[in-house]
Amino acid sequence: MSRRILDEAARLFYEDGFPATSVRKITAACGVTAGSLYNHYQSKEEVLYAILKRAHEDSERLLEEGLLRGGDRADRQLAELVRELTLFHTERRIEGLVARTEWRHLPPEQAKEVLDAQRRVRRIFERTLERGLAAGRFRLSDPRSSRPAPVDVVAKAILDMCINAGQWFRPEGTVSARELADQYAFLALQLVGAGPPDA
Amino acid sequence: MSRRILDEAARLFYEDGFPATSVRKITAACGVTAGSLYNHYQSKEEVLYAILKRAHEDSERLLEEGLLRGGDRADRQLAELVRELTLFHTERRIEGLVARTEWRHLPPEQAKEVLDAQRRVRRIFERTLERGLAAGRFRLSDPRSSRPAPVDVVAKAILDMCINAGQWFRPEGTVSARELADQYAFLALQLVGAGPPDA
DNA sequence: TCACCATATGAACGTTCATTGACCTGTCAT
DNA sequence: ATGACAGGTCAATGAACGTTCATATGGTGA
Repeated sequence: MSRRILDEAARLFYEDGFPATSVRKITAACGVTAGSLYNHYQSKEEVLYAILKRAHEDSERLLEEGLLRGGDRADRQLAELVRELTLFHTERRIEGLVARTEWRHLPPEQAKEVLDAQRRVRRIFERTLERGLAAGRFRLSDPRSSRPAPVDVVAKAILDMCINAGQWFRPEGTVSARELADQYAFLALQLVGAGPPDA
Repeated sequence: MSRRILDEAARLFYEDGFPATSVRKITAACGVTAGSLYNHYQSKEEVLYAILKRAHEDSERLLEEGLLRGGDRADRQLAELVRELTLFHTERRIEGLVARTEWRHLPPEQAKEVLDAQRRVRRIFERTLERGLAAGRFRLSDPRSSRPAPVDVVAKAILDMCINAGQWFRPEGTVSARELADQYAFLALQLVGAGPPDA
Protein backbone atom coordinates (compact mmCIF):
# COMPACT_ATOMS: atom_id res chain seq x y z
CA MET A 1 0.00 0.00 0.00
CA SER A 2 2.93 2.33 0.64
CA ARG A 3 3.98 1.72 -2.93
CA ARG A 4 0.45 2.23 -4.19
CA ILE A 5 0.25 5.58 -2.41
CA LEU A 6 3.53 6.62 -4.02
CA ASP A 7 2.34 5.78 -7.52
CA GLU A 8 -1.09 7.37 -7.21
CA ALA A 9 0.38 10.46 -5.56
CA ALA A 10 2.93 10.80 -8.35
CA ARG A 11 0.17 10.65 -10.93
CA LEU A 12 -1.89 13.27 -9.12
CA PHE A 13 1.09 15.55 -8.48
CA TYR A 14 1.83 15.26 -12.18
CA GLU A 15 -1.72 16.17 -13.20
CA ASP A 16 -2.52 18.92 -10.71
CA GLY A 17 0.70 19.82 -8.91
CA PHE A 18 1.60 19.20 -5.28
CA PRO A 19 -0.31 22.01 -3.56
CA ALA A 20 -3.49 21.37 -5.55
CA THR A 21 -3.45 17.66 -4.67
CA SER A 22 -5.14 16.93 -1.38
CA VAL A 23 -4.40 13.99 0.87
CA ARG A 24 -8.04 12.99 0.40
CA LYS A 25 -7.58 12.73 -3.37
CA ILE A 26 -4.48 10.57 -3.00
CA THR A 27 -6.02 8.17 -0.54
CA ALA A 28 -9.33 8.03 -2.40
CA ALA A 29 -7.39 6.94 -5.49
CA CYS A 30 -6.03 4.08 -3.35
CA GLY A 31 -9.48 3.20 -2.04
CA VAL A 32 -8.85 4.26 1.56
CA THR A 33 -9.58 7.35 3.65
CA ALA A 34 -7.35 10.27 4.44
CA GLY A 35 -6.19 9.33 7.91
CA SER A 36 -4.79 6.09 6.63
CA LEU A 37 -1.98 7.80 4.76
CA TYR A 38 -0.39 8.69 8.07
CA ASN A 39 0.15 5.04 8.88
CA HIS A 40 2.67 4.97 6.04
CA TYR A 41 4.09 8.47 5.80
CA GLN A 42 4.48 11.23 8.33
CA SER A 43 3.12 13.92 6.03
CA LYS A 44 2.12 14.80 2.51
CA GLU A 45 5.56 16.34 2.05
CA GLU A 46 7.21 13.04 2.92
CA VAL A 47 5.26 11.36 0.13
CA LEU A 48 6.64 13.87 -2.35
CA TYR A 49 10.13 13.40 -1.00
CA ALA A 50 9.90 9.63 -1.37
CA ILE A 51 8.82 9.97 -5.01
CA LEU A 52 11.65 12.36 -5.83
CA LYS A 53 14.27 10.30 -4.05
CA ARG A 54 13.34 7.13 -5.90
CA ALA A 55 13.37 8.91 -9.25
CA HIS A 56 16.74 10.54 -8.70
CA GLU A 57 18.41 7.41 -7.46
CA ASP A 58 17.19 5.44 -10.45
CA SER A 59 18.19 8.05 -13.04
CA GLU A 60 21.66 8.50 -11.57
CA ARG A 61 22.21 4.76 -11.60
CA LEU A 62 21.12 4.49 -15.24
CA LEU A 63 23.44 7.30 -16.28
CA GLU A 64 26.41 5.70 -14.55
CA GLU A 65 25.70 2.47 -16.39
CA GLY A 66 25.42 4.30 -19.70
CA LEU A 67 28.71 6.04 -19.08
CA LEU A 68 30.45 2.70 -18.61
CA ARG A 69 28.81 1.25 -21.70
CA GLY A 70 30.17 4.19 -23.70
CA GLY A 71 33.73 3.01 -23.12
CA ASP A 72 36.48 5.61 -23.29
CA ARG A 73 35.36 7.52 -26.37
CA ALA A 74 33.57 10.73 -25.45
CA ASP A 75 31.25 10.66 -28.45
CA ARG A 76 30.03 7.17 -27.61
CA GLN A 77 29.69 8.18 -23.97
CA LEU A 78 27.58 11.18 -24.91
CA ALA A 79 25.34 9.09 -27.12
CA GLU A 80 24.79 6.60 -24.29
CA LEU A 81 24.11 9.33 -21.75
CA VAL A 82 21.56 11.02 -24.01
CA ARG A 83 19.93 7.69 -24.74
CA GLU A 84 19.60 6.77 -21.08
CA LEU A 85 18.32 10.16 -19.97
CA THR A 86 15.79 10.37 -22.78
CA LEU A 87 14.60 6.86 -22.08
CA PHE A 88 14.20 7.58 -18.40
CA HIS A 89 12.20 10.73 -18.96
CA THR A 90 9.94 9.14 -21.56
CA GLU A 91 9.37 5.80 -19.87
CA ARG A 92 8.88 7.37 -16.46
CA ARG A 93 7.59 10.72 -17.54
CA ILE A 94 5.28 11.17 -14.57
CA GLU A 95 7.96 10.87 -11.93
CA GLY A 96 10.39 12.72 -14.17
CA LEU A 97 8.21 15.78 -14.51
CA VAL A 98 7.26 15.77 -10.84
CA ALA A 99 10.92 15.58 -9.87
CA ARG A 100 11.67 18.46 -12.20
CA THR A 101 8.92 20.81 -11.05
CA GLU A 102 7.67 20.02 -7.57
CA TRP A 103 10.86 20.05 -5.48
CA ARG A 104 10.10 23.70 -4.64
CA HIS A 105 7.45 22.51 -2.24
CA LEU A 106 9.89 20.53 -0.11
CA PRO A 107 11.49 21.96 3.05
CA PRO A 108 14.84 23.65 2.30
CA GLU A 109 17.07 20.78 3.37
CA GLN A 110 15.36 18.23 1.15
CA ALA A 111 15.05 20.70 -1.71
CA LYS A 112 18.82 21.06 -1.51
CA GLU A 113 19.24 17.29 -1.83
CA VAL A 114 17.27 17.38 -5.06
CA LEU A 115 19.29 20.28 -6.42
CA ASP A 116 22.50 18.44 -5.56
CA ALA A 117 21.32 15.39 -7.47
CA GLN A 118 20.51 17.56 -10.48
CA ARG A 119 23.95 19.13 -10.26
CA ARG A 120 25.63 15.72 -10.20
CA VAL A 121 23.79 14.71 -13.35
CA ARG A 122 24.89 17.91 -15.07
CA ARG A 123 28.50 17.28 -14.03
CA ILE A 124 28.45 13.86 -15.67
CA PHE A 125 27.51 15.46 -18.97
CA GLU A 126 30.01 18.29 -18.55
CA ARG A 127 32.88 15.92 -17.93
CA THR A 128 32.08 13.94 -21.05
CA LEU A 129 31.90 17.14 -23.07
CA GLU A 130 35.25 18.29 -21.69
CA ARG A 131 36.88 15.00 -22.56
CA GLY A 132 35.47 15.09 -26.07
CA LEU A 133 36.69 18.64 -26.61
CA ALA A 134 40.16 17.78 -25.33
CA ALA A 135 40.27 14.81 -27.70
CA GLY A 136 39.23 17.03 -30.59
CA ARG A 137 36.05 15.07 -31.20
CA PHE A 138 33.61 17.95 -30.60
CA ARG A 139 33.44 21.37 -32.17
CA LEU A 140 31.73 24.12 -30.18
CA SER A 141 33.17 27.26 -31.76
CA ASP A 142 31.19 29.31 -34.18
CA PRO A 143 33.65 30.41 -36.87
CA ARG A 144 31.86 33.79 -37.03
CA SER A 145 31.93 34.40 -33.30
CA SER A 146 34.96 35.01 -31.14
CA ARG A 147 34.04 32.88 -28.15
CA PRO A 148 33.03 29.20 -28.25
CA ALA A 149 29.88 28.04 -26.45
CA PRO A 150 30.86 27.22 -22.83
CA VAL A 151 30.69 23.59 -21.82
CA ASP A 152 28.11 24.20 -19.09
CA VAL A 153 25.81 25.95 -21.54
CA VAL A 154 26.03 23.06 -23.99
CA ALA A 155 25.41 20.57 -21.20
CA LYS A 156 22.30 22.45 -20.13
CA ALA A 157 21.03 22.63 -23.70
CA ILE A 158 21.33 18.86 -24.09
CA LEU A 159 19.86 18.15 -20.67
CA ASP A 160 16.84 20.37 -21.29
CA MET A 161 16.27 18.60 -24.58
CA CYS A 162 16.25 15.14 -23.01
CA ILE A 163 14.48 15.96 -19.79
CA ASN A 164 11.64 17.83 -21.39
CA ALA A 165 10.96 15.14 -23.95
CA GLY A 166 8.91 13.59 -21.15
CA GLN A 167 6.54 16.54 -21.28
CA TRP A 168 5.23 15.90 -24.77
CA PHE A 169 6.11 12.26 -25.40
CA ARG A 170 3.13 9.92 -25.58
CA PRO A 171 3.74 6.15 -25.50
CA GLU A 172 0.84 5.60 -27.92
CA GLY A 173 2.35 7.95 -30.53
CA THR A 174 4.12 7.07 -33.77
CA VAL A 175 7.61 7.17 -32.26
CA SER A 176 8.58 4.70 -29.56
CA ALA A 177 10.63 5.72 -26.56
CA ARG A 178 13.59 3.75 -27.84
CA GLU A 179 13.43 5.30 -31.30
CA LEU A 180 13.20 8.74 -29.78
CA ALA A 181 16.21 8.03 -27.58
CA ASP A 182 18.21 7.00 -30.66
CA GLN A 183 17.14 10.10 -32.58
CA TYR A 184 18.06 12.34 -29.67
CA ALA A 185 21.46 10.68 -29.36
CA PHE A 186 22.05 11.44 -33.02
CA LEU A 187 20.85 15.04 -32.66
CA ALA A 188 23.05 15.59 -29.61
CA LEU A 189 26.11 14.35 -31.50
CA GLN A 190 25.35 16.72 -34.35
CA LEU A 191 24.79 19.50 -31.82
CA VAL A 192 28.30 19.15 -30.42
CA GLY A 193 29.75 18.91 -33.91
CA ALA A 194 30.92 15.33 -33.53
CA GLY A 195 32.23 13.73 -36.71
CA PRO A 196 30.99 10.42 -38.13
CA PRO A 197 30.97 7.67 -35.50
CA ASP A 198 33.24 5.23 -37.37
CA ALA A 199 37.03 5.24 -37.09
CA MET B 1 -2.31 48.95 -9.92
CA SER B 2 -3.74 46.37 -12.33
CA ARG B 3 -0.31 46.11 -13.89
CA ARG B 4 1.34 45.92 -10.49
CA ILE B 5 -0.92 43.02 -9.53
CA LEU B 6 0.00 41.22 -12.74
CA ASP B 7 3.73 41.55 -12.13
CA GLU B 8 3.66 40.58 -8.48
CA ALA B 9 1.33 37.67 -9.19
CA ALA B 10 3.63 36.44 -11.96
CA ARG B 11 6.57 36.51 -9.57
CA LEU B 12 4.67 34.61 -6.90
CA PHE B 13 3.25 32.08 -9.35
CA TYR B 14 6.82 31.57 -10.55
CA GLU B 15 8.16 31.02 -7.05
CA ASP B 16 5.39 28.93 -5.49
CA GLY B 17 3.03 27.91 -8.28
CA PHE B 18 -0.54 29.05 -8.83
CA PRO B 19 -2.41 26.92 -6.28
CA ALA B 20 0.10 27.67 -3.51
CA THR B 21 -0.16 31.41 -4.09
CA SER B 22 -3.06 32.95 -2.20
CA VAL B 23 -4.88 36.10 -3.19
CA ARG B 24 -3.78 37.56 0.12
CA LYS B 25 -0.10 37.02 -0.74
CA ILE B 26 -0.51 38.72 -4.10
CA THR B 27 -2.28 41.76 -2.74
CA ALA B 28 0.05 42.02 0.26
CA ALA B 29 2.97 42.21 -2.19
CA CYS B 30 1.18 45.20 -3.75
CA GLY B 31 0.53 46.82 -0.39
CA VAL B 32 -3.24 46.37 -0.40
CA THR B 33 -5.70 43.88 1.08
CA ALA B 34 -7.31 40.87 -0.51
CA GLY B 35 -10.70 42.26 -1.44
CA SER B 36 -9.12 44.96 -3.52
CA LEU B 37 -7.98 42.50 -6.17
CA TYR B 38 -11.58 42.03 -7.19
CA ASN B 39 -11.84 45.66 -8.27
CA HIS B 40 -9.39 44.81 -11.06
CA TYR B 41 -9.97 41.15 -11.88
CA GLN B 42 -12.94 38.89 -11.51
CA SER B 43 -10.98 36.04 -9.98
CA LYS B 44 -7.53 34.69 -9.22
CA GLU B 45 -7.81 32.60 -12.35
CA GLU B 46 -8.35 35.70 -14.46
CA VAL B 47 -5.08 37.12 -13.16
CA LEU B 48 -3.26 34.01 -14.34
CA TYR B 49 -5.00 34.19 -17.69
CA ALA B 50 -4.00 37.82 -18.17
CA ILE B 51 -0.35 36.98 -17.48
CA LEU B 52 -0.34 34.07 -19.92
CA LYS B 53 -2.11 35.99 -22.63
CA ARG B 54 0.35 38.87 -22.51
CA ALA B 55 3.33 36.50 -22.62
CA HIS B 56 2.04 34.49 -25.54
CA GLU B 57 1.09 37.51 -27.61
CA ASP B 58 4.52 39.03 -27.12
CA SER B 59 6.46 35.87 -27.91
CA GLU B 60 4.46 35.15 -31.06
CA ARG B 61 5.03 38.69 -32.28
CA LEU B 62 8.78 38.43 -31.67
CA LEU B 63 8.99 35.14 -33.55
CA GLU B 64 7.14 36.53 -36.56
CA GLU B 65 9.57 39.45 -36.65
CA GLY B 66 12.54 37.10 -36.43
CA LEU B 67 11.17 34.99 -39.24
CA LEU B 68 11.00 38.03 -41.52
CA ARG B 69 14.51 39.11 -40.54
CA GLY B 70 15.77 35.67 -41.57
CA GLY B 71 14.88 36.34 -45.18
CA ASP B 72 14.21 33.35 -47.39
CA ARG B 73 17.07 31.09 -46.31
CA ALA B 74 15.91 28.44 -43.87
CA ASP B 75 19.19 28.34 -41.95
CA ARG B 76 19.12 32.08 -41.33
CA GLN B 77 15.45 31.83 -40.39
CA LEU B 78 16.17 29.08 -37.89
CA ALA B 79 19.00 31.07 -36.33
CA GLU B 80 16.73 34.09 -35.92
CA LEU B 81 13.90 32.03 -34.47
CA VAL B 82 16.19 30.38 -31.92
CA ARG B 83 17.69 33.74 -31.03
CA GLU B 84 14.31 35.36 -30.46
CA LEU B 85 12.85 32.50 -28.46
CA THR B 86 15.94 32.18 -26.27
CA LEU B 87 16.00 35.91 -25.68
CA PHE B 88 12.36 35.97 -24.74
CA HIS B 89 12.68 33.12 -22.26
CA THR B 90 15.80 34.53 -20.63
CA GLU B 91 14.77 38.17 -20.48
CA ARG B 92 11.26 37.35 -19.34
CA ARG B 93 11.96 34.10 -17.60
CA ILE B 94 9.32 34.58 -14.93
CA GLU B 95 6.38 34.94 -17.30
CA GLY B 96 7.93 32.36 -19.59
CA LEU B 97 8.06 29.67 -16.96
CA VAL B 98 4.63 30.49 -15.61
CA ALA B 99 3.17 30.29 -19.11
CA ARG B 100 4.87 26.95 -19.60
CA THR B 101 3.76 25.31 -16.37
CA GLU B 102 0.66 26.92 -14.88
CA TRP B 103 -1.83 26.78 -17.74
CA ARG B 104 -3.15 23.51 -16.28
CA HIS B 105 -4.91 25.52 -13.62
CA LEU B 106 -7.01 27.47 -16.10
CA PRO B 107 -10.55 26.44 -17.04
CA PRO B 108 -10.60 24.15 -20.09
CA GLU B 109 -11.49 26.78 -22.66
CA GLN B 110 -8.67 29.10 -21.69
CA ALA B 111 -6.23 26.23 -21.29
CA LYS B 112 -7.02 25.32 -24.88
CA GLU B 113 -6.14 28.85 -25.99
CA VAL B 114 -2.73 28.47 -24.43
CA LEU B 115 -2.15 25.08 -26.02
CA ASP B 116 -3.16 26.51 -29.39
CA ALA B 117 -0.62 29.29 -29.01
CA GLN B 118 2.08 26.75 -28.16
CA ARG B 119 1.10 24.72 -31.20
CA ARG B 120 1.37 27.76 -33.47
CA VAL B 121 4.88 28.44 -32.21
CA ARG B 122 5.86 24.86 -32.89
CA ARG B 123 4.44 25.08 -36.41
CA ILE B 124 6.61 28.08 -37.18
CA PHE B 125 9.70 26.06 -36.33
CA GLU B 126 8.46 23.00 -38.20
CA ARG B 127 7.83 24.95 -41.38
CA THR B 128 11.31 26.41 -41.33
CA LEU B 129 12.79 22.95 -40.77
CA GLU B 130 10.76 21.55 -43.67
CA ARG B 131 11.92 24.32 -45.99
CA GLY B 132 15.55 23.79 -44.99
CA LEU B 133 15.30 20.06 -45.59
CA ALA B 134 13.70 20.56 -48.98
CA ALA B 135 16.47 22.99 -49.91
CA GLY B 136 19.09 20.46 -48.80
CA ARG B 137 20.47 22.76 -46.13
CA PHE B 138 19.77 20.48 -43.16
CA ARG B 139 20.76 16.89 -42.54
CA LEU B 140 18.62 14.87 -40.13
CA SER B 141 19.45 11.29 -41.13
CA ASP B 142 21.75 9.18 -39.10
CA PRO B 143 23.85 7.21 -41.58
CA ARG B 144 23.69 4.21 -39.23
CA SER B 145 19.94 4.30 -38.78
CA SER B 146 17.32 3.64 -41.37
CA ARG B 147 14.88 6.40 -40.53
CA PRO B 148 15.70 10.11 -40.22
CA ALA B 149 14.59 12.08 -37.18
CA PRO B 150 11.05 13.38 -37.88
CA VAL B 151 10.68 17.12 -38.26
CA ASP B 152 8.29 17.47 -35.33
CA VAL B 153 10.72 15.69 -33.03
CA VAL B 154 13.56 17.98 -34.06
CA ALA B 155 11.33 21.03 -33.59
CA LYS B 156 10.43 19.91 -30.11
CA ALA B 157 14.06 19.28 -29.22
CA ILE B 158 15.03 22.80 -30.26
CA LEU B 159 12.01 24.36 -28.58
CA ASP B 160 12.69 22.59 -25.30
CA MET B 161 16.28 23.78 -25.43
CA CYS B 162 15.32 27.44 -25.88
CA ILE B 163 12.29 27.53 -23.63
CA ASN B 164 13.95 25.88 -20.68
CA ALA B 165 16.99 28.11 -20.81
CA GLY B 166 14.81 30.46 -18.78
CA GLN B 167 14.80 27.96 -15.94
CA TRP B 168 18.49 28.14 -15.17
CA PHE B 169 19.60 31.41 -16.77
CA ARG B 170 20.58 34.12 -14.30
CA PRO B 171 21.04 37.69 -15.58
CA GLU B 172 23.92 38.24 -13.13
CA GLY B 173 25.86 35.23 -14.50
CA THR B 174 28.90 35.22 -16.75
CA VAL B 175 26.92 34.85 -19.97
CA SER B 176 24.54 37.59 -21.05
CA ALA B 177 21.14 36.82 -22.53
CA ARG B 178 22.27 38.01 -25.93
CA GLU B 179 25.43 35.89 -25.87
CA LEU B 180 23.42 32.88 -24.85
CA ALA B 181 20.94 33.48 -27.66
CA ASP B 182 23.82 33.58 -30.15
CA GLN B 183 25.35 30.40 -28.77
CA TYR B 184 22.01 28.63 -28.90
CA ALA B 185 21.48 29.73 -32.50
CA PHE B 186 24.85 28.21 -33.36
CA LEU B 187 24.09 24.99 -31.48
CA ALA B 188 20.70 24.66 -33.17
CA LEU B 189 22.31 25.02 -36.59
CA GLN B 190 24.81 22.31 -35.75
CA LEU B 191 21.97 20.18 -34.38
CA VAL B 192 20.16 20.21 -37.73
CA GLY B 193 23.39 19.54 -39.58
CA ALA B 194 23.44 22.91 -41.34
CA GLY B 195 26.59 23.64 -43.30
CA PRO B 196 28.71 26.77 -42.85
CA PRO B 197 26.60 29.94 -43.03
CA ASP B 198 28.47 31.58 -45.92
CA ALA B 199 27.61 31.01 -49.59
C1' DT C 1 -18.43 73.43 -2.68
C1' DC C 2 -20.35 69.40 -3.94
C1' DA C 3 -21.43 65.07 -6.09
C1' DC C 4 -19.34 61.26 -8.07
C1' DC C 5 -16.56 57.45 -9.04
C1' DA C 6 -12.77 54.54 -8.62
C1' DT C 7 -10.64 52.07 -5.39
C1' DA C 8 -9.47 50.69 -0.72
C1' DT C 9 -10.92 48.39 3.67
C1' DG C 10 -12.10 44.74 7.00
C1' DA C 11 -15.32 41.55 8.45
C1' DA C 12 -17.70 37.65 7.26
C1' DC C 13 -19.21 33.55 4.26
C1' DG C 14 -18.87 28.59 3.45
C1' DT C 15 -15.46 25.27 2.07
C1' DT C 16 -11.48 22.77 2.10
C1' DC C 17 -7.11 21.86 3.91
C1' DA C 18 -3.50 18.69 6.60
C1' DT C 19 -3.24 16.49 10.61
C1' DT C 20 -4.55 14.12 14.97
C1' DG C 21 -6.32 10.65 18.00
C1' DA C 22 -9.61 7.38 19.64
C1' DC C 23 -11.45 3.29 18.04
C1' DC C 24 -12.21 -0.95 15.24
C1' DT C 25 -10.82 -5.24 12.79
C1' DG C 26 -8.60 -8.68 10.66
C1' DT C 27 -4.09 -11.77 10.80
C1' DC C 28 -0.75 -14.43 12.88
C1' DA C 29 2.62 -16.35 16.40
C1' DT C 30 2.38 -18.25 20.60
C1' DA D 1 -7.83 -19.15 22.72
C1' DT D 2 -5.17 -15.04 23.35
C1' DG D 3 -2.58 -11.06 22.79
C1' DA D 4 -0.05 -8.00 19.81
C1' DC D 5 -0.01 -5.40 16.02
C1' DA D 6 -0.45 -3.45 11.40
C1' DG D 7 -3.51 -0.82 9.14
C1' DG D 8 -7.96 0.72 8.46
C1' DT D 9 -12.23 4.22 9.88
C1' DC D 10 -14.44 8.32 11.65
C1' DA D 11 -14.96 12.64 13.79
C1' DA D 12 -12.93 16.72 15.05
C1' DT D 13 -9.38 20.47 15.03
C1' DG D 14 -7.75 25.14 13.77
C1' DA D 15 -6.04 27.45 9.95
C1' DA D 16 -6.24 29.09 5.41
C1' DC D 17 -8.64 29.42 1.22
C1' DG D 18 -11.39 32.45 -2.59
C1' DT D 19 -14.90 35.47 -2.68
C1' DT D 20 -18.62 38.91 -1.30
C1' DC D 21 -20.30 43.03 0.57
C1' DA D 22 -21.28 47.11 3.13
C1' DT D 23 -18.66 50.90 4.09
C1' DA D 24 -14.93 54.44 4.00
C1' DT D 25 -11.94 57.70 1.47
C1' DG D 26 -9.56 60.57 -1.56
C1' DG D 27 -9.15 62.85 -5.93
C1' DT D 28 -11.60 65.08 -9.93
C1' DG D 29 -14.73 67.68 -12.93
C1' DA D 30 -18.70 70.84 -12.63
